[in-house]
Amino acid sequence: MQNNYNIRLFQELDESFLSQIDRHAKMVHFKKGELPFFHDDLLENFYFIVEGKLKSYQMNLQTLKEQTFFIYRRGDMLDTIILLDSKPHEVLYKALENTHALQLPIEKVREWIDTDAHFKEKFFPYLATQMRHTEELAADISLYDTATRLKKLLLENDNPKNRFAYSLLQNLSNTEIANLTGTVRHVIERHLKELKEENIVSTSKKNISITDKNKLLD
Amino acid sequence: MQNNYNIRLFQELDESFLSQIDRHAKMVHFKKGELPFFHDDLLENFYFIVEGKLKSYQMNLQTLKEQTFFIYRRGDMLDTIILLDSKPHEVLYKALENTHALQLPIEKVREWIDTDAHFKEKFFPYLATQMRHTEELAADISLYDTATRLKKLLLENDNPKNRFAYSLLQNLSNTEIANLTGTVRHVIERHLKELKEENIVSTSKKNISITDKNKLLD
DNA sequence: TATTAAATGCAACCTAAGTAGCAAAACTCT
DNA sequence: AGAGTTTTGCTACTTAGGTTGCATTTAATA
Repeated sequence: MQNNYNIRLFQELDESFLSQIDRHAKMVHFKKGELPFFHDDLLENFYFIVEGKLKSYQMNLQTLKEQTFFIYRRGDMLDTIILLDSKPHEVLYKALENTHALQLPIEKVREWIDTDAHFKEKFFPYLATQMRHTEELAADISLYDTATRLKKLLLENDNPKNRFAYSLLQNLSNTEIANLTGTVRHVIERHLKELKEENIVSTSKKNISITDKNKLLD
Repeated sequence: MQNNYNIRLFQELDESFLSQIDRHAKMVHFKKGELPFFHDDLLENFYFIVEGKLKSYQMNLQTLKEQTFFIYRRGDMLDTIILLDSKPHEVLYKALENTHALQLPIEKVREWIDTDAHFKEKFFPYLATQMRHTEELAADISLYDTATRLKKLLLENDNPKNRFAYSLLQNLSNTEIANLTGTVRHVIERHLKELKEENIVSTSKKNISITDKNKLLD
């Protein structure tokens, strides 16, 4: 009986697939704060996150402002863009917590997409999820103010149907919330302060809980 | 001899594929300003743009501000997200010029991805291009000011290697340039005025030409 | 538990970039 | 050619949100 690593995608795949994983995958560990991928590693290897948090982001070198694109958790995979076109991807990765991941030769994964109908069936919608998320990120930053974006994030953090955002904020600093939201720490704190004063949310050690969901929905 | 519609993707595919297109595709036309897709059309049909310009965008209903995601031109395809996960895509489309497109049953295209290695070989990198573009859009809006974003766009508009942006601005109004850039018309005009005063660009009837590329590169 | 590092909180300031309104110019369509 | 629409241009005003700086609290690590 193979280990399916508690990843939903793997649970739905058959035994022969899981034995392939066991044969080709290698479990790797990243410490909190680490930049996990060096050189052209991502051109060669593909990763399934098993535990922990990893973010992809970009930085403005003048202002040092960061924008987080994704926070990868159990079941997430990267780098899907490189998987599709084999070209370098100008993005930075950092471990937000101690993280375990399955490392696989990216060519093997490309093979699976070609040959394994079950894997393909799971992989394509996952790709679409990533595309939808990035598009929504761009739209949110462009069209809504920081207060609205924060409120949306808080609501989605409470929404079990949102694969990406659900339960995401636990253990994130205000700085990381700002990076996710497309703003800076001070602005997030300003808004959180207001929300607390209106008794809409309450915070305790890197955790925000909604106390009045109706008010938050405006 | 089948018609390959002058689309590079099609030119590289073989005869039997082109005859499939002829069998299943229908040429459709959209007038400038038209909202081309009704109801759940995009859940059923997939489109290859043959001529003209079509944009996908989202709108803030309070402020009426728009954010353009893509401007689709010859060779572009949509809706790739729906193609992958068959779910509705909350995005608006509008024809920026009179546009011709090949309409195909989306299931046929899904079939091709499964069965036609040549098509797949072209389609995956194209998907990656879209993902890279959206990611860059989000990063740009978040990390750079409007002047920088406009300058970047002007430079890429002159860069033949940039599939998406090359020669994109010809015949676009300042309003559309603003929608692309993630800002509003007035701001674009303010910056264009400055660039003209510094003799970096010159404009004439919906066309911007760079007169001093070095200055534009900062 | 002592020392350092990370995260939070608060006050004051400043500027980029939105908003509003109007008039001239250019293009579109009959 | 003329009416109407779209696009461009300019001035003035307002504010969200980014910047700086420091002090306090909390967490991490030896």
